[in-house]
Amino acid sequence: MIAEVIVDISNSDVDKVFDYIATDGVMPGHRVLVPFGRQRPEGVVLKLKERPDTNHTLRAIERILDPEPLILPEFLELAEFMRKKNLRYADCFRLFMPARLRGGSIRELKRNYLFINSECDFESEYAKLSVRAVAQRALFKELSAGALRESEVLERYSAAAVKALIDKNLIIKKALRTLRVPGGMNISAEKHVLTAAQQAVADAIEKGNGTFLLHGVTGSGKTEVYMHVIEKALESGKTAIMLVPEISLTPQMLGLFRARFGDGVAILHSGLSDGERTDEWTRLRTGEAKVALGARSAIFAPLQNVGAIIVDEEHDSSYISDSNPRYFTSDIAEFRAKYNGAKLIFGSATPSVESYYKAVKGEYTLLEMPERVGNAKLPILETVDMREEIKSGNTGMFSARLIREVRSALEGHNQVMLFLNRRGYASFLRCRQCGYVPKCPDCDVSLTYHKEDNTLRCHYCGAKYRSIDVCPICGYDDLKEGKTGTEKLEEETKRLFPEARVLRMDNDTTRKRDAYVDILTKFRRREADILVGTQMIAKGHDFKDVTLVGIIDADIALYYSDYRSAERTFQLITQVAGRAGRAEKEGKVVMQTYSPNHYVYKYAKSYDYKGFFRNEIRARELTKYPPFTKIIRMLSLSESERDAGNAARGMAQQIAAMRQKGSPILRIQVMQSAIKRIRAYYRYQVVVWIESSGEEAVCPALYELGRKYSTGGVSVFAEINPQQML
DNA sequence: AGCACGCCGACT
DNA sequence: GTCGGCGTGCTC
Repeated sequence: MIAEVIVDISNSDVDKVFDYIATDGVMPGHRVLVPFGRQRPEGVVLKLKERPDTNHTLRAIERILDPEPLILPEFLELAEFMRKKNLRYADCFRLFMPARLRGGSIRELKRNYLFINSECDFESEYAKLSVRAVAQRALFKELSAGALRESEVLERYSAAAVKALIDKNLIIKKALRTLRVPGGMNISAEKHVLTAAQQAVADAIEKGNGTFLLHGVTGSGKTEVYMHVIEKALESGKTAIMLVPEISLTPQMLGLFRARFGDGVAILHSGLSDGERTDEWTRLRTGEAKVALGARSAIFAPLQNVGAIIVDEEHDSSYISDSNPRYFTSDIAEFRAKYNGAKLIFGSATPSVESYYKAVKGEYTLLEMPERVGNAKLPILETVDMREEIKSGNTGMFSARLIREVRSALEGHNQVMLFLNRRGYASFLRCRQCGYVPKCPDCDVSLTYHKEDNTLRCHYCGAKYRSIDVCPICGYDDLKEGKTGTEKLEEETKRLFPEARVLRMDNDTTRKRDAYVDILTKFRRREADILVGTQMIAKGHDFKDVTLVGIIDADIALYYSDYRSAERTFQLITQVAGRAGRAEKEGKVVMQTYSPNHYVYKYAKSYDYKGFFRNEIRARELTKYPPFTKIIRMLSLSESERDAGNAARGMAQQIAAMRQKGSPILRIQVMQSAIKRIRAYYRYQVVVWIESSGEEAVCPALYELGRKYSTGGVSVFAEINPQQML
């Protein structure tokens, strides 16, 4: 017997089938060890056949790695499907199983933790510690609240203090694999009765078939519907997959599912340790767990007989992987739903234009939940024309209106969220005399000023430089600050509302693991009155005391001239607005904008998704953008500007040449990318518009072309419907 | 990914 | 005269 094997090497040169002599018992889906040149990598058996289709002298499979095949037949087919979408076999199989299962390449992440000795009584031991041992007392007390990483402790305490406590046997040092999984909050498992609206939707899903788009406003109780659908699937002996954006995997969500499905639910997300992930994966594969709950990658849950796949907040960008193996979760979900005959449900308060268009076209069944549960009202949205503010002499970032609203919210002992999608203090510095602007030496962007640590940082390559007080060119000491970021917003907020406690959440305050959860927990516990932040604060969290949301600069996404910018803005506003007035309290949203007449605001204000959609879809049709076309972007990178440009121009010519009559190719454009250089690599791109039905006919050739041009210092990356065109 | 083969600059 | 740079090509 001959076995077709895919070796676990991610390289386009070896991204193909290799034939081996099959040893006894080899089956498709088995992980095997094979001789390959002078290495012996792992591989996966695709299928068995009688004769090889090569003249090569064949070598034999060396060893079968698991008693039974770990890769289900569905996934062997899925790999073929994904390969057509420009993914390599090896990358597919890496997505299909936890890293730990692949041979010893993964180092175990062990870290030392300090624990309080559980055998000692904190109060009495604490009292015994010498009053002069200040550090020991403080550390001991801190550890009594919970274990900490040794490295973290050593940043603040001396090694001597740690050692003293260990010697006294009051604390213990232990190596742990990684952090524990958040167990999820204890939420009672009481069976919820669906509201009439929820029931109607649930019935429609049960009776219907295929793919559904559930359009339900924030707070309409979509989660209840999902759980109901999952229950139905389980009742009929099937399994289910529930996807949420990474950020929404909060302890509450976990708690909710644990309470409802107990051990039957397995969790898959990036916060798990390798061991934990492998365990959860195995529980799914063996059928011990029948519900997979997780972020993007959970779509690859090794479940059989899947009855329902749910993608919550389907418009969320986290469903499209941004790096290495690029895939669309919805593609995979559609494949798996079709393969299993499962019901596929996409849910959102602001569906992506592409999905809603499919629903309008009848490709998806459209289901709607236009009302919040329990008569809760949607917050009132108000726009403030910032041009008027400037005219009346207010050049600050807070409009008079917003200041009033914040005051009144604080006076009513309510909480406030202020949203600004820009990190740092100022987007750039500029010398008022000679006009010099500090730029990143490796990227074609200006550096962002961070006041906190007095640095200038590049938000594209991450480089950090000491900030400047005087212009290094002309020596003038007056530097103008560019657009305001969250750091300055925090500062301003504290200045304007000195009595309020302010927290900030953005990439910079959440660098440490768990910082993100810590900030939200503090805010939830009302340890702060105002939460300032970026995109991060917009998603999924319910704070019952938040009555006011301020959007400082609603236009940011509109500045990017990108066909999706209006859509993104609408989604963002709706989402941010959803944070206000979740419970009994009525909410209000103040949107500050410089372009109040943009149609996005008109529709967002009245929660008119349909109106927005009608407008947007017309624009897309006129301008020939998705969903009416598909856009393939071929990015050419090189340290040599000439090489990058030549490759792009060369590819464009080739594409033009293969465009014969009847070709789905509509338009070809070569240009320098919006950001000309990142990390010292020059960026040129070929953008190809094709008819939306033309993907299979055109894309493989384009991918191939990209590979051909990836040589001699040039790398080409082809991408379909890119999220951003930077 | 490794590893070998192969053709042009500064060294014992 | 050689050692060695890493560009190109191959692995069933």
